Amino acid sequence: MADTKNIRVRIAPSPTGYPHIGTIYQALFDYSFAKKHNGVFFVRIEDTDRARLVEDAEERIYAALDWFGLTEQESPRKGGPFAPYRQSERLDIYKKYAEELIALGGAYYCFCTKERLEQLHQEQQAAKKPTMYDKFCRNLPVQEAKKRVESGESFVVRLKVPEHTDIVVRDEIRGEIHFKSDLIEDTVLVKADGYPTYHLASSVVDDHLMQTTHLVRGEEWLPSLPKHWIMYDYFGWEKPLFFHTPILRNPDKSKLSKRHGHTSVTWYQEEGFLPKAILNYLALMAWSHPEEKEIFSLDEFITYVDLKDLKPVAPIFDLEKLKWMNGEYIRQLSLEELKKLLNNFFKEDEVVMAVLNSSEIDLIIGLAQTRMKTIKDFKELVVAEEVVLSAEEEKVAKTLIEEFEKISDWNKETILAAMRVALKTHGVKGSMLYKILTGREHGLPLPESLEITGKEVALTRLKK
RNA sequence: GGCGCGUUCGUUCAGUGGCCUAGGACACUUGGUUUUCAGCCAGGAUAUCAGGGGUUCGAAUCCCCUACGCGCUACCA
Repeated sequence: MADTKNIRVRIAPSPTGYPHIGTIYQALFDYSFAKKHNGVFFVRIEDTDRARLVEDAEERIYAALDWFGLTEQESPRKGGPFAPYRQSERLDIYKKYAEELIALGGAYYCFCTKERLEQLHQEQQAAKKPTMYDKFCRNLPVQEAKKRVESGESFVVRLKVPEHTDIVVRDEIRGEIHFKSDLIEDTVLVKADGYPTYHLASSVVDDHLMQTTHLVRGEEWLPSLPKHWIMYDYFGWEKPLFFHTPILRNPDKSKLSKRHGHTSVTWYQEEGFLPKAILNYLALMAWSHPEEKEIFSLDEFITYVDLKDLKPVAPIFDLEKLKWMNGEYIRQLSLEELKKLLNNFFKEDEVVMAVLNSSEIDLIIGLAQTRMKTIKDFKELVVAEEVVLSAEEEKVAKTLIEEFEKISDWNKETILAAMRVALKTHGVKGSMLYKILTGREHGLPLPESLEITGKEVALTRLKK
């Protein structure tokens, strides 16, 4: 590359809950883009919201990244040249830059109480005006403000948004976007508890200090881009390139959320999805393969990906298609790989483990492989369910017992022959035999699986 | 309410002024293989490219308006 500047991208998750599939979606593009250009993908933990902090959330984020194979190069757990990577450990840095920004005339101390702000918002709402801070403290003389700060008065620091002007920002996916500065609030940069907000800490100070070159984040940040833009200009810093990825949506078109969709990485793990399949599907949410291919590996994605090609259209996260894709990936697995996944997935499940430990497991897996969309599906394929048979089904079962008992050489051909007799004498469909023997109307091919299970097991099952 | 972004089959994506009487995938569906269900193979249906105005010899592709959807509008990220 002609550009000698090293590419650096990051995800900046908040440890406020379980890892979100949206974080992985961001990480996928970051990781792949960094990998492609021999750059660095790093993780910064955004734990400035002390109220919503969740104890083991950070660990879970790392575990999720590892599970997907999107392991970072720099982070709190790995260290790196720009440590610390945890925002709660960088408070003095933000304080310093907040003061610098005030000195630069880009921010100011504000002493307005929450009560006053609340009342202000109510009044604005009643008057059907935008609910924005009224800049009450904006023109307080700096010396006076400093005195009040030193005397211990509670304060926040606010951004001084230029007045009566157009702020033109650039998103690399959408192009130039214009905002009227008077409609942009003097947002809080430093909270009363001394912690910075996202706008100061992440988007500007840390991304500058950590030399982020390409900033990939969700579209929900687009409305605050002008605030970040202004700060870069106040500081005189070079801006990263901004890419706002389309937001993932629920089938009802709303933003993918816990309420309506499956947002937790844990859920996908518990349902038996393959990380590679999820990644492949996620890539398709904002990007398309030059040859319109839908199934491709992460390596292939890396060779083709370019952040510039990301699309601005918010897609609906279609679980059905993900399941189909997951099935495709399961079919691509070697026997050994699938076996390993099954053993790991069902290690707590004694019933399934008994099957997995049987001597004929390879054959069973072979039969099951094309019938699984998720690893979890294996269980209902191999574990029979209890059923109450109807009168007709009882009769068919009886014939089946008789025919099975006649068999001396128990193999799939003789079993099939016996099944055919039962089918023919009662004029019923094959699915009934599946119901009688497995409790479900369909499943693994009966002759093959019964051969594996053995005559005794088949008969005990029938006689119950 | 204000601001911003978006709008091609049910869903997703291709398409960047003529190759589009709009193509692929999921889902749906017909047939074949067959002991069920899958899988696999071969077919099928579904889009006046949100609507309306322009620009142009020519527009899904460029411009404007409207409608609709979503996002943001916190001392959360």
